[in-house]
Amino acid sequence: MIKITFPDGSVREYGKGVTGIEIANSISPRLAQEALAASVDGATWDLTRPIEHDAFVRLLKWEDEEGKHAYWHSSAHLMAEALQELYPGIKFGIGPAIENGFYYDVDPGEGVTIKEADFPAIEKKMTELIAAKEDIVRKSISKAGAVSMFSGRNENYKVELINELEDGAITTYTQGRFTDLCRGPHLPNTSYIKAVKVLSSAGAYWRGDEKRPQLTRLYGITFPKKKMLDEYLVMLEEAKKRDHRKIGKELQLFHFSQTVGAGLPLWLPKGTQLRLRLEDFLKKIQREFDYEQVITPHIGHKQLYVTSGHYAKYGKDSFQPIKTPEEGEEFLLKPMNCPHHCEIYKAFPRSYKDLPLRLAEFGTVYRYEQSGELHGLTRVRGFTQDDAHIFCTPDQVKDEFLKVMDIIFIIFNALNFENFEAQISLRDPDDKEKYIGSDENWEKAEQAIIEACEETGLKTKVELGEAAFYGPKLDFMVKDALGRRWQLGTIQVDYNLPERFGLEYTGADNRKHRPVMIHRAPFGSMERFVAVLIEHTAGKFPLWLTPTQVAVLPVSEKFNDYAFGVVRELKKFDIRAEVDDRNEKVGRKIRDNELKRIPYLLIVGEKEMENEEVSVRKQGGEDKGSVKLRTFAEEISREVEEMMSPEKPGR
RNA sequence: GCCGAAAUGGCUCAGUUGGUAGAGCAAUUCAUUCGUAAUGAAUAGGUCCCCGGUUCGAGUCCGGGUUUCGGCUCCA
Repeated sequence: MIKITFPDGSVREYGKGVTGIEIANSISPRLAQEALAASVDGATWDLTRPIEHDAFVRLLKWEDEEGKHAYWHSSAHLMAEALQELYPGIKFGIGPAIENGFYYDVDPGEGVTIKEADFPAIEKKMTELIAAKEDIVRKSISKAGAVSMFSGRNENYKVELINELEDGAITTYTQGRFTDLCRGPHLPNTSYIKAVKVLSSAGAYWRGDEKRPQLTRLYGITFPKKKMLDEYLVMLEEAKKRDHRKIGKELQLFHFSQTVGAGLPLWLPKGTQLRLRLEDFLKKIQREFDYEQVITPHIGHKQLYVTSGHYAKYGKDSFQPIKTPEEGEEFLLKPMNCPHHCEIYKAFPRSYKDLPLRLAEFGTVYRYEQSGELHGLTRVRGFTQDDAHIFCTPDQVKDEFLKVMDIIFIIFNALNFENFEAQISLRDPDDKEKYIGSDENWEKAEQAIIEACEETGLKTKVELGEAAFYGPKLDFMVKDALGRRWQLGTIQVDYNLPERFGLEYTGADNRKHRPVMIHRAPFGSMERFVAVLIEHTAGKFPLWLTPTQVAVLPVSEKFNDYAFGVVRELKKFDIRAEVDDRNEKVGRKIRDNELKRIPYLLIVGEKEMENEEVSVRKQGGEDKGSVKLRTFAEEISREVEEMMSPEKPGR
């Protein structure tokens, strides 16, 4: 007999070799029905895998990440099995569960493509295999056995994976005629899967290496209930309505012209108002934090970037140099502002008394992004960074770093960005060649970031190998409507550029010292920030009114009644829509059909309506309470004041 | 850059086996001045992304390019 301990602390005895599903059955039939996998001493196991000794066991259900993970992983196998039936000779790469669903990378063979039109057939086959209720069977296999099994089937991708595994730790899972190299865990059989959907296909390089063959990646999702799948698909549709590209078009915030060029956004009047509000917001905060605003040109001599090291690193993959017609001098469109700011630093001899020197600029930069990478406002070729460079003494680094974090927290608070993730990006310790600068400086910089994060209690994720080539960084990531992560705020410690530019200050000891540089951009770029802001706030109510008389009222279906009510009240104040009316009028009254059709509404109104209390009514006239039309400026002032007041720390 | 999909009036989309383009909304004009999820009538608006090719004839078929979308790779 063995002792099984449960999460509630209770202990039960079972025969040696008892399985998760047997344990579940012994507790309740309902649990047995809902259990998907078992957590055994912290590791996730198949429900059918025998437990041989005393263990702590937790039964995992759909609600548990690990349970869902096993479910989707098995679903990936199910899809693979279906593909094997439909495409004889198909070869498999890897097929993991992901945040929402799963994918499988496959090589269908020369000349064969799997297209969207083929998805229904795949789904149908998957459904058949579900109906067959095939057991999913785990088996340990020797490395030699695994190699011979998969090479016999010409599964070169699998063989490559096996060769990297240790003998003795290799398992396969078999269902029906399909056997996959897999660590598991998996569901007991295919019938657990109730609703399937193949979502999309895409090319994906084998092992993420663009020099290796490209496989077809099929994305799918499954659920234990049909209704859950339907809800998921509806949710996806809803999310698409919040897409900043859609809203940006509807609200006339920005525009892309094929003639101007891919990835080069045109900011329309309304979008510009929105952006300028955000810029003013940050400028105001920066004044409080003793930043100084500077302006630098959009191009710089090639030598500037040779000095900075950027030319050697990115020269080939950038917009190519512009030449002067007479002298043949080469200039680059600036891909970043730091070298210019370094030259500003160098303009005068600096004393330790001048530090920290904080130079800020809304600097527009141009980067040649791969054509397939462009994406709305979130990934463009010309964008404006809310950039600043802080030059300080090594002793001041941590304190300055903390102050920058304060600024980022103020912004995220003001705009209700709650679900951000913070990522510390460090150097890859195994590939130091990729980075420039001394080991000592890298370690100092990495330490400063880690300590600063610990001091603020910020929850961070550490990623090795994600650092910039010149230094480690702390990035703030926010998800868009469809759950894709975008980097917004960034803080980067740099010991390298000061070295390359020979930056100096005279210390209290009357000797020359090297300053440390901190790059920071709380928004990241105005383009990306506005994009994410739109997606983040769309559908919530109320959003804001600004002193420049711009109101963005999100009107999702869910809030339709509210917004409609508010807009009707606002009409009393002669709110006007369409500033760009051709008849020189500032605008005209909003008409009902405009309100009804567009899901979001940007209104330009009279200044008097600021701070006005308006009642929000449901359509039938039922009172839903009142909403104060807050001005954005007031909100900002309040935030800044609160942050600056001694009794209330900013974070 | 790579794999796949797409591109038709300002917007959202129809367009059947190749036979010289349609709708709804928006716009404009007139009437209406409250109509609380579409006030009425009329008008105007399109090199069917671009360049070639096949054909008597191409929005439709073929080739090349551009842009966009979903991913991959990349992201100073």
